[in-house]
Amino acid sequence: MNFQDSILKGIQDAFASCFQASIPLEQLSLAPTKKEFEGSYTFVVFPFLKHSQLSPEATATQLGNYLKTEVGAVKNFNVVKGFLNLVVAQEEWINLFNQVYTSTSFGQLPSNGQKVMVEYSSPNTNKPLHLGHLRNNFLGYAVAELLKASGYEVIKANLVNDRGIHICKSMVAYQHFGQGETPESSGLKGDHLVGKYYVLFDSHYKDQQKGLISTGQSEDEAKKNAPLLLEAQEMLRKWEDQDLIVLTLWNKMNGWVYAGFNSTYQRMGIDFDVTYFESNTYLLGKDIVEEGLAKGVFFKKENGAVWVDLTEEGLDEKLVLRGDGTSVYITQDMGTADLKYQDHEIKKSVYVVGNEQDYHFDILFKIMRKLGRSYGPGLYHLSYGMVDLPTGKMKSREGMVVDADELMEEMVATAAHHTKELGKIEGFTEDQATELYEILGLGALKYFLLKVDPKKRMLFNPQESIEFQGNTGPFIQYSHARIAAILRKAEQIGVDLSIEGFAYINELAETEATLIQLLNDFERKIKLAAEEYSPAILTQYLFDLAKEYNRFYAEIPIFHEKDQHLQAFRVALSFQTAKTIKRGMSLLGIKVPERM
RNA sequence: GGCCUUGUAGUUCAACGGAUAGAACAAGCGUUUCCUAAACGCUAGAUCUAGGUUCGAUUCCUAGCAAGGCUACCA
Repeated sequence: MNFQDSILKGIQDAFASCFQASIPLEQLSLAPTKKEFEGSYTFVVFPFLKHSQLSPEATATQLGNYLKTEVGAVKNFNVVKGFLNLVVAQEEWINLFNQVYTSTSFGQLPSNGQKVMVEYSSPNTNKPLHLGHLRNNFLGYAVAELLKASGYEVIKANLVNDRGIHICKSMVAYQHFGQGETPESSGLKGDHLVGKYYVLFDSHYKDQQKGLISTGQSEDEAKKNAPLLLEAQEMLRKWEDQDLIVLTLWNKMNGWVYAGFNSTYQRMGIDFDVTYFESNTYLLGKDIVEEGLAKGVFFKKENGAVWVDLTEEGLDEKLVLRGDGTSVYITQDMGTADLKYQDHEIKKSVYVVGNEQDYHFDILFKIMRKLGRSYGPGLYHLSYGMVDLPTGKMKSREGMVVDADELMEEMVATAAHHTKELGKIEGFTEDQATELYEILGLGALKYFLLKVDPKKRMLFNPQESIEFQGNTGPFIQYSHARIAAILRKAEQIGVDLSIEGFAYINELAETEATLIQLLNDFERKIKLAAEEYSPAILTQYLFDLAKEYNRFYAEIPIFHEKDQHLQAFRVALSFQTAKTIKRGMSLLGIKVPERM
């Protein structure tokens, strides 16, 4: 129990002693004191005035007096209106630091014995990954790591959308215009090669539409009757009939795409424990339709189509199986939900999918809950906003995207440029420099995409390149590198970092106390970020921590400090900060360098 | 039309219903004889509108305005 808890307990006792009121502990909470006021923690008394029957000031003063005499950690207090600001005794800060510093499990909460699956990435195999996917992938990875750190057993899953009309479009275009082109012959990455034909399909398809419209067809008719589209539809039918020629082409082109995806994933630094393919799962779910009919959750219309009525839940009626007995999107999603559970007995299932599918998942989850699935309450759609360009929404079909591979390449090149300009690569080998650029470029990119609340849509302006200063990945990486330099020197001159000496310290600067307060907050932030599925909470925290450390770095001497204990303490404080930054950044999938 | 999401400094983002709404970038000024100036300090600048609930509203409720999304027997 640290002193924050003992202060809360003290407040509870104070209410009992001063006002004969018993207040549950969970109703009491402390906030960090604002910078302008003296103190470290603030208790807001307004909500409790009914217990004291006194003015806010008088209530706060009585509580403060009680705490000052009865609770050792509270050294002093002041009252501003209804705000009770508490000044914490110095030795308490040292004690708290020692606790954090000596903890062996810092940054990893104890296991809660629950399994959760995080499904993310889930690409289409007809086109390369773009900026939107980057947000998805980084978000999914970070959330999975956060859940792990907060005590879950996590299974990362990728559901690859490898079949359907969109893949057939690329295939048809390839048959017409490909002339046997391969990744090897063209020098293109496999996913880019296939994506090229997807774009090609669309432009020829549009030309055909124009041609038909000029012969007098309406726009809708032209869309339906264009020969290329008919061909793609025919190809999908053949695929479903296991036509050998179609399957061979499909396998060949998908193979190219997977090779391309794998290298992209590797560079992104993300991974999966399991991969599901829609070509294996798209027929699932029909038995659930039967089950739903038997349970009265679904109903049949005259033509045999099966529907679910969600009007009581505030939604519409929704089709779950076509009249001809074939599946729709949600049919296979129901099946896949069960499959995930059968494979892994998960308690929770997180879907990292863009917010344009909010309605779809709302329906899916309501259905699975109505069907009484044990994992029903644990279904969660991590809905994130699209990444928009200044020109509007990205459209892969028209080739209007920020390509993931290109963007990563650009970020690394920019990092290299900055680093050289600052003259920071003295003593680096070629390989070390290359590795550093990679760490910095990707760090900047990941941080940029993760620092925004997931559910908000964000704007990406390619002209205004991602920053390396201020609230950025490199800023935090830089703070780490600075500390690493201090630690190297401390080791060189043999600073004793054991905690015994810290007890002799009798002056603590404000920035040092604030740092301890922040370091102590780390695990609470991990827990919060995991509960909210929001890596942005962690980026915000890490920025605050790095910021505070840099203030400390500028204000407080370390190796000029003559008091050995104090010097050792400051090195230890730096060490703990570096450790926290490194661990926190790794939860976001971001590496930190020892030098930069 | 119906439903969902989002509106905060010039820009990008913060703020369990709490104090004088915080940062960063951009602008202006200053700081390199301990450890890395990709840093630190200082100055200026914002809650879409109108009501309501509350001791207290950026936050909750209602209406409006604006942006985006969904509303296929497509996936």
